[in-house]
Amino acid sequence: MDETTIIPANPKGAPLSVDDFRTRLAEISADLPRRLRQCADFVAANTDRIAVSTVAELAVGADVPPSALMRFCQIMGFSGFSEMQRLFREAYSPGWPDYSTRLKNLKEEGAGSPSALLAEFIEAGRLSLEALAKTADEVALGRSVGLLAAAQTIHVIGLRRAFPVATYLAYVFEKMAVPAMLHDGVGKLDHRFAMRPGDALLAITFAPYSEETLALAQDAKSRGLPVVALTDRMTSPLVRLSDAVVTVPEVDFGAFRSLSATIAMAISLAVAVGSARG
Amino acid sequence: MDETTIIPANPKGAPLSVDDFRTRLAEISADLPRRLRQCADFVAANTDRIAVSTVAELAVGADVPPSALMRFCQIMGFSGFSEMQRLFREAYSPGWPDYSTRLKNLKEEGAGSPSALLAEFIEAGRLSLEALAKTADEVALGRSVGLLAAAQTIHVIGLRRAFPVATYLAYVFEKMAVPAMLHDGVGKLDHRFAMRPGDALLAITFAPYSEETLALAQDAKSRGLPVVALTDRMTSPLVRLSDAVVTVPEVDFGAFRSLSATIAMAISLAVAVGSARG
DNA sequence: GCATTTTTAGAATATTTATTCTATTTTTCC
DNA sequence: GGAAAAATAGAATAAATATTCTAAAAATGC
Repeated sequence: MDETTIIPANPKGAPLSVDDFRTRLAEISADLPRRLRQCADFVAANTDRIAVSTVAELAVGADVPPSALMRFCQIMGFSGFSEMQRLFREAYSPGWPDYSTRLKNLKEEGAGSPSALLAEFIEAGRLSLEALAKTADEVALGRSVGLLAAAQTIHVIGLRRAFPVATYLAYVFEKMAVPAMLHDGVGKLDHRFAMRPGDALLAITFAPYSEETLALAQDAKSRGLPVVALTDRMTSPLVRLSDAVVTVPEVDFGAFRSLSATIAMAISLAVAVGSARG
Repeated sequence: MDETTIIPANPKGAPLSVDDFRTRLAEISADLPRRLRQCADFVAANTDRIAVSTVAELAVGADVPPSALMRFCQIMGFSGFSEMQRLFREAYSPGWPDYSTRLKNLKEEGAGSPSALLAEFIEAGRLSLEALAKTADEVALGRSVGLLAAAQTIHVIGLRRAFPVATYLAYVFEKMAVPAMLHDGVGKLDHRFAMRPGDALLAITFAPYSEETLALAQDAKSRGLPVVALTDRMTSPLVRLSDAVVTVPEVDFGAFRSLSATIAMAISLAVAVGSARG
């Protein structure tokens, strides 16, 4: 290498800044044996704790013996933990800007900038979650869980903007070994006849309500299957087709839902159903 | 003194919070002998350094011998320096709740009522959003938007737990008339050849990272297409395949992500790209 | 399936760091 | 100004903490 290189590529030297540290971490963590990988992952997720923790504490957090953490420090290029910690102690500036200050900073990037948008969506999500906490109807939620837990197969439908929620539910059900079927409309195939007596339908739709979802709910109802609705308000056309209705208040920003509250509700429903089933 | 006083009524007990600490400091520092006053002054002006400094370092800063600082700690009501430091270390790292054990407890106690679960998921979502606000990397976000806005077609991939995010992105891109293609793996069809020069890939994956997503990213990279990563940490294997990386801190509750922060980030990215395009 | 190399755990050790103690100095108050 | 009390410095010690080392376990290559 050309020795006139002013800033040394620092191939094996210790990282000199937190940024440097992150880069190095990303570089090496591609192929790492098990314990060292645990260290890397934990450190990546808890970088801020390094400055105020001992080797032993971090080791417990990463679920490795202290000596593994020492080896990790060394392959990161430090002589040991103390040297690594010094980097973070010097860079330590406590009290990240608190949540609201930070949001203001993000917004000040200028209207329409990615950061400003992010701030808006974060705020929308948080408002939605707070509203949900205040308005959640425990009785309706309990009844919904009961209906779904008693079903043989749970059919899930949610299209367009509700589709992400439906796919997440399908994922969670699968992880919990709950028999569930996602009606996704692929190939315009209509799997309504997959719904058998003893099954239940979980239908998700928000204004403007999706025709296909309403149609499937109608079908389930007319065949006497229990229908659980996850929708935006009690005036939703889904309500009169359903045996239990869970509503979720969601703050829209522009044309788009934050989905935070909806997903929190969906996941609670799914996990509750999963544990009710054993 | 009455020898029956077992616990000294704690009228001068240790401060229990940083606020408490400041109050106590203000109270006592009125009349203090010279060295202790130096300690008080220095500590008042450098409260934030307590968490990451040793007695010796602070003593040098306050220009007193270490033993003076020890006396100061005791005057403040602590048993010693370590106890005082603990207050500041704990106050700094608020420590995310350990949701996986909490969920296990909920299940084991059978007390996993749906509304209790909902409360937990709402909390997890809120924490995630706040963490996102605090840690969001505006530069990386800006770069990602730039890359995607310059692309002809945007290819989106995200499977399993990331699939809801991918589908939501596809929805938003469609609404904004941005040419985008969702690689959903339906029918095990691999649409890698749909990626043409001038296109870009937006890849989403969280631990445990999805093989297919990494493979597609690798493919895009080797063909020289820009890759934007939306992932959980800088140690993700996606990082070394990508030209821009956006990380999202998400509180996991048991095996499940709240997704609030991830979706907020995704939607911001999509809307920013949409408006950058016109 | 065996030999070689890498990785690991945990005990042993070295180092740093906190804390206490005592002789000395400074302050207080009569 | 001198006796009593309080405060101080610095050395001595105790405790916590980091670091190294070795035998054992995995992983790798042939």
